[in-house]
Amino acid sequence: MSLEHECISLVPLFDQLTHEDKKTIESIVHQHHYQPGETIFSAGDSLDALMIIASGQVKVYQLAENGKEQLLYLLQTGDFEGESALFSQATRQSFGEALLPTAVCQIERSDFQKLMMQYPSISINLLNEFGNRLSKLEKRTTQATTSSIESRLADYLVETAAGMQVTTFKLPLKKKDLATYLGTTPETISRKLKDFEDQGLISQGGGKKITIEDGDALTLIN
Amino acid sequence: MSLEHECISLVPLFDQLTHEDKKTIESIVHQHHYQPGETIFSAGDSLDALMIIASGQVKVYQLAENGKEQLLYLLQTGDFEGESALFSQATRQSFGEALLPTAVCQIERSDFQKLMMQYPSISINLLNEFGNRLSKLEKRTTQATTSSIESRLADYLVETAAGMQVTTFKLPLKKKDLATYLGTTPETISRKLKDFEDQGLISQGGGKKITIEDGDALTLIN
DNA sequence: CGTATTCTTGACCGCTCTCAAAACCCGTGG
DNA sequence: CCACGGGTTTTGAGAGCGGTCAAGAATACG
Repeated sequence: MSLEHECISLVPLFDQLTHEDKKTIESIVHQHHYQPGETIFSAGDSLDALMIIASGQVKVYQLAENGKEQLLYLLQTGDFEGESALFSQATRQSFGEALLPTAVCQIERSDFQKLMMQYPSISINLLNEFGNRLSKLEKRTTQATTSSIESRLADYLVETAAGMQVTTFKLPLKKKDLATYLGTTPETISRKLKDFEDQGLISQGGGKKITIEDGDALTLIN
Repeated sequence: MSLEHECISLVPLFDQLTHEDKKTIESIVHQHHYQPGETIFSAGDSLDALMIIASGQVKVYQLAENGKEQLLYLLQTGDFEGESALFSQATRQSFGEALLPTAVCQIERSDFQKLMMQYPSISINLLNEFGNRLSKLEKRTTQATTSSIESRLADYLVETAAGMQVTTFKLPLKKKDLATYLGTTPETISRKLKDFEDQGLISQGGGKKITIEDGDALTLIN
């Protein structure tokens, strides 16, 4: 099974299509590979392709005027990125950087637009995905402006654990990156994690390992 | 010309359709009217219709666990709202409240989905709109977590003025609502506006009137 | 013109950032 | 297997931004 094929079956975007149709799409996919630390795209780049992560991990971030970094998304295998839209702004607002060895499948803008006109189900799947992202981002914005760092961190820990369906896990990010994700600094994260540990809400093992000891209490933190 | 007709021509969503098609759509639109202060929808409501603002003004906000309000969007005539998606979450996360006498056109979920399957251009227009919202929200989140209140307020003033293409304007929101939009408090807004005035960047007239005196300097505030 | 809401101003306090230095982790090569 | 070195994380001390609470001023509106 080719990796191009992988891409198409990885994302739910093309779920409704027949095997036949998927094969057609596979033929218009291009692949690229990136090393950790490598930049995949930058703000100002023209936006001319939909990108699907076939394997690896990509951090998507923006830079504020003051140079501060804001981590927007952490893309995993099967996630895709076409900036906010393949349609509106022709130029990117964000940066993408590989955190692991990463393979990316691309579909050209014009090819993808043709696909959408031909298979309305793709648009609807895409709308679904955008809707979800919008909801999540709305929640994040609300949290960022109304809750304390403590509360945001607690929420992140609980959600991350829940997403992996475990209570012990390794933070998928460096503290620096996690800090920009939550809108704080590595120092504050260290301190808050220690607080949580002192209160018996979590325990920390060496090397970014964290065990949730009392998820309910974490959720209640304000 | 009926108000139902107004709705359809108000939004760019249906631009590509023929006059014939638009008339068909008009027949499936329902209208509702709301008074200032009236709640149009609440978190927890099931999401079963696309809403188009025919006239008036609606504030869309979320409540954080600690009860704090976060203003997400201010919908004007021609804007629409179907939560983040008419597809994914079946239940609303946010509240909508009329700020002025407001008329709203609604299209039922199932009707709208049929329309989308029939006219792919609608989906594409919708994707465009979602993409724009996503971009704006990403920028807001970045600003919320990386910039000072001062900088966010300055940015808001400049953008609001630019949007109206004037240098003198009336704030479209109460300070309390503007505060929740920017993630701060009315007191802080008062103080910062006074600072700006002392520095000669703006001047304030009675009753929420503001004149931008030095937009460039405002933009440079960090 | 009176009342209710909104806005302003002041004093105070706490959270989180900054800067700096020490401790730790981990891959590398001796 | 252990010592080294770079990056990352932790810890500490200090400062400032912005929040809270409370009272007074201004505005809106019937």
